[in-house]
Amino acid sequence: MDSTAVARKLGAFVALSDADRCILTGLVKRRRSFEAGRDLVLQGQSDHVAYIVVSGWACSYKLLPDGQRQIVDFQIPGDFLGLRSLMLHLSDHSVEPITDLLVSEIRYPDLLDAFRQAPRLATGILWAASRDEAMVVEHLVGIGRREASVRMAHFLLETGARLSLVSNGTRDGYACPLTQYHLADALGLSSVHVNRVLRLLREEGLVTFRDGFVTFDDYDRLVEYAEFERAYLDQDGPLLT
Amino acid sequence: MDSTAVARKLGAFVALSDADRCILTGLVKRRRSFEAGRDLVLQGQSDHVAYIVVSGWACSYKLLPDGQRQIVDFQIPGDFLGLRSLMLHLSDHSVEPITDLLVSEIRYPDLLDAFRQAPRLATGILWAASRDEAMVVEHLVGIGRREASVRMAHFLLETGARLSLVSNGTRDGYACPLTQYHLADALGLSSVHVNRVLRLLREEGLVTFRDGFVTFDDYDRLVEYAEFERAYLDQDGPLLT
DNA sequence: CCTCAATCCTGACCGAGATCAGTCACGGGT
DNA sequence: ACCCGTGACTGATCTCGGTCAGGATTGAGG
Repeated sequence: MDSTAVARKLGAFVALSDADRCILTGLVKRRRSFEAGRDLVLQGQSDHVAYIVVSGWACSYKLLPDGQRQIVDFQIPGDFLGLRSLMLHLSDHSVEPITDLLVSEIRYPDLLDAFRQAPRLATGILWAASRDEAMVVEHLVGIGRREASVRMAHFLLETGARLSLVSNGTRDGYACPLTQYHLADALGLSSVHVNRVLRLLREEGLVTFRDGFVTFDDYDRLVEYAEFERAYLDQDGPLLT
Repeated sequence: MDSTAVARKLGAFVALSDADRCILTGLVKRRRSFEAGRDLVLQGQSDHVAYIVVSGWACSYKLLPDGQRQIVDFQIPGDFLGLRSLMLHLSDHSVEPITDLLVSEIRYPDLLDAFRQAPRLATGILWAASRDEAMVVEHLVGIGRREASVRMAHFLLETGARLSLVSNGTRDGYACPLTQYHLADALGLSSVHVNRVLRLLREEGLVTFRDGFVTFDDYDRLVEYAEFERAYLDQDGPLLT
């Protein structure tokens, strides 16, 4: 997965000119890598840099005063990381690489320059931010409303759909480096309950999560069970010419 | 409250030139009004228009398959309304005016033109979108994690802080047209429990919500009780010259 | 003055899911 | 071969907050 993942993602929304594409490529040239487990953005820190994931998984999370953490979102290849912190000049969350992580770095002044030179890049990035927000809302709305097993099913489907957009998953399943603790923190459950719920879904013949792989045992029934609507993830094609 | 509310809000982030300001004013010239209770955006509808609230309150919400609704955010004067729908070309939520509502209308092509002519307007709007997202995340993270009374206290404080930014509230309190049902749908509680929690906060001498007015009985103790951090709402001043 | 419809308010009951307190399988280090 | 740390897994118990089933208060309209 190289920098074209971003271009492909944004290109699905705005029709980028060669010049736009060139500026975008220049923007994401600088590469960095982080090792699993060592946080790369810290809540409360003022940071003037954002990233785009090239390979690996990360999660952004908030620490609550009582010591619990809420994972707000997982980032997979092609996703922005810390864009909100960049705009707000203050990180309201921390980011932890789940696997070893390769990213390209985006500096704030470069981003502003890019906006000046390529306005439709700005539109594209605003679109990407909107899509991320829609996902976060969809994700967080589930918490406390849907019951635990439906939440889990929905999450596994959503992640699968996102991965398939960047060719890392199919209807059969996908490789998933998350631990049950990650799932617990993301879904607002205890790890104990995560375990129970996964067992339930497995015994129902819907989906199996084992040894780092998610296997959809019965995709259609799972979609129905999870009330999964994927409209907010997809984009039919460039909407802006 | 006239269109300068937006200019003031964006101006707190990017230093707008007179030309930028002029384009912004042109963008928000068209006025419309809606009566309380009649929805103005519907979930699933493709819409090419967004609004900025001039006066009144609205709420954006999602309907869940089981008939419950989750209020995602309330919009008060100066807030965007449906910006995400505009970018995604699909509304993932509905909007209901809580009081009679006066808004200025923003059309998609006009927005794109404005981006071309005034790139720093794009930066400002991306910032506003980021701020909104941060608020939504902060808001929704509380659901299912903080306990009900803390959630309520936090919400009342946050709303007060937002209103004070547009001169509609003080440390003493504010006028609030919400019913307990609105609070229930926003905080993910039953209306019964909302009532219990409001009584508890009142009896603790922290805050009183009665007859359409929120009165902070002991602001400092309430802030402590709610673990309220207002950093994500404020902006020290223009960060971009 | 008497409905009616909202909205607010209350107590009794109950269930989903957290907490607690463990066991089991494994892999790495010494 | 042993220890120890990590993650998966299980059942018993407790509690927050939802549901149900009402009652009180208000204002609008006939």
